[in-house]
Amino acid sequence: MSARGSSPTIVDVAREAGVSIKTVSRVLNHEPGVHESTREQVLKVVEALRYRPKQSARSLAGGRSFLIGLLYYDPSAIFVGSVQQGATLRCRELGYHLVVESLHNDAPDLRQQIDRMVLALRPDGMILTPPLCDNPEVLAALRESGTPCVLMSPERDIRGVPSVRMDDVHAAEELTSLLIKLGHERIAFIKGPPDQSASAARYQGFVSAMRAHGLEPDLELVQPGDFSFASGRDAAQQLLSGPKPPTAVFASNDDMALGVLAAAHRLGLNVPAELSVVGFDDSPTAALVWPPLTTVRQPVAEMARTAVEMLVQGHRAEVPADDADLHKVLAHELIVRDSTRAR
Amino acid sequence: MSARGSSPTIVDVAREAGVSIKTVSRVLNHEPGVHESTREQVLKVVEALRYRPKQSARSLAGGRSFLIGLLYYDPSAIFVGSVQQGATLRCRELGYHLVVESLHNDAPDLRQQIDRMVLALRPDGMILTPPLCDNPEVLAALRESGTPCVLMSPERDIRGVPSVRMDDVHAAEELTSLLIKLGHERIAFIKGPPDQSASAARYQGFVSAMRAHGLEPDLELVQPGDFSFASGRDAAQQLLSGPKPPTAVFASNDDMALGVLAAAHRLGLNVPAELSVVGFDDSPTAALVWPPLTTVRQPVAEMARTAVEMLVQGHRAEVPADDADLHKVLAHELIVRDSTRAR
DNA sequence: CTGAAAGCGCTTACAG
DNA sequence: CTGAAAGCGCTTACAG
Repeated sequence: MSARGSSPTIVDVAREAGVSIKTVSRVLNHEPGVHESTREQVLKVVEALRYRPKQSARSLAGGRSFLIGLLYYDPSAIFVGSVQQGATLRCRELGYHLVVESLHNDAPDLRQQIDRMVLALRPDGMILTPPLCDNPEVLAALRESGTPCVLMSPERDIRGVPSVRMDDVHAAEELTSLLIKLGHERIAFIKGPPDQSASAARYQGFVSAMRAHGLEPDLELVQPGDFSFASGRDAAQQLLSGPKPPTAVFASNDDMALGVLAAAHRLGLNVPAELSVVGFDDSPTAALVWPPLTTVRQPVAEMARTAVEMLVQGHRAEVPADDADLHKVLAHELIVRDSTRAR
Repeated sequence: MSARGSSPTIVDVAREAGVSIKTVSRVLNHEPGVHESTREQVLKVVEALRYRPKQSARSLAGGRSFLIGLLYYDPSAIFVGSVQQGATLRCRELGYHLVVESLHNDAPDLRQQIDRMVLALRPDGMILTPPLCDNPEVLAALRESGTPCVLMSPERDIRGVPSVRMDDVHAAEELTSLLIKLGHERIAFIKGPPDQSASAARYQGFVSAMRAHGLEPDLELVQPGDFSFASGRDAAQQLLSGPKPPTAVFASNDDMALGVLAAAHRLGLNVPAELSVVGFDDSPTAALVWPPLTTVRQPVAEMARTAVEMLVQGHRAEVPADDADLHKVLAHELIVRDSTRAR
């Protein structure tokens, strides 16, 4: 009876419950205007038969696929785990499913790959993570196909295109204030790559917190970086072997902070006794190194949940949301571990 | 024309090409018995109209969903990135799509969650990663629904159920041989948790390589662990503060190896000058710590590709494959970095 | 080598 | 509050 291909259909349920298939459909889709006793009777049969409507049939007839797409390009795979955790959970609660596609941001046939997915599957919405959410080609392909999108942490918001993000400026301010409260004044900063807006935002937060505490950032202690381990290590090497080394280093992301740790180690500097280090992102590695990194956790899973909700609700919305509701900012979390200490 | 809902159907293609929809269907599905010129004509129109058959219609009519499911429970998210990279790529090449679901291995409603996915989506196959691929409840639910599965790195192979894995014993032998060739003889080993078969396999490889080189493992240098950072750190603390400390430590996975690094650091031991350390897995972190870890890379993406292939080909197979073909073993890769040195 | 018909399992509009 | 009919866009048998 549970063999492949012989599962019950809506007709079976209708017959068993003594109603029409339309009424079964109404109950399953939570449509109003069904007598309570009828609803209960139908639900009972649905349960007994373990009936589940088939996505392909619903999709073909109703024009909704109950599929949410997730497009990503994440070689380091730091982001994608949490994104999916949040997205699949929320999808499940809402009766949707998540289809993922790993793309190369600079693939020559990117357009066709997206078309293939969109035209074949007709997902009801698409979640885009960096750097794909900032790729004009990707955005154009999706817009032309009429697929609703939500951008996760895009470089900058686009008018009319929903997005969800955290507040990098504010988080950087908090991290900086933490160091200042620990007594640090000579705080070095290692920047991210200039083509990513998070880099500027984090730097801005650093500067503003310094000034709020009456400190002027020493430009000699501000080094460029590119979010890689190596760039963090090299910047720290430079910083720490200078004449007036900093007592704390703010690296714009965890990978660079790990580089700082490596450089300090090589120079025989004890962290956190002689040098405090903070990162940004709360990467899986951040908790595993010695000492564990003080950092900021992006609410990645929550952002993904929110993205799913926006997509599903957007479908139902009569009136398009105004631009303020379109761009959501979620709360981050300061993670204080052992790489920071009072001086 | 590319607005939502107005995309071309098979009828449009047939009309434009001057053939029946059945012929269009034949061309699209690579069925034999179509005149070459007819085929070309149809393909030309398909291209011109940017036509893509709708998954929901194909699925409803044909009984195949062109969907492959991926069930995983991976809190550390180390595995899932590579799995998806490999799986989505191969799916794309074969005209399939990947639907993922993040499950809790011990969720009370695990059965219902799986049923929901299977009955709604009817995936043509399912990929299971550890620890779900070893969960009897999961396996039973899938078997009853008649969904073909491939297990990735299961504890042990199950007769008749396809699987794909690497050779842990052999990899551990290679790692051990590497240390021995570097001149190490007092090699410590930190085991994994006894309930995971990889633990036993890696230990077995260690012992067999030692003996192959005429060395008998010193049981005082064999410590229990549970694959966590903390257990590796504690085991190393024990090992390294003993009267006759080892000159090398083989940790059964990278997380524990990172723990060893932390312990060594704390004790003021220089790695690799005074102590060589090897891990297992080539986790993202392994390359980012100082010194970068010598380890073994599991061919995760390749295993995922293979799993997709087995699922898709299984569908086509006339005769069920014999048990040898059902259980594939893929080649691993030794990654030699800076945490190992000749003594 | 090609096509006309039936049907997959639902939802949509339309009635009552 | 409930139902009979049509149709979504394909593939499967079945013919010729």
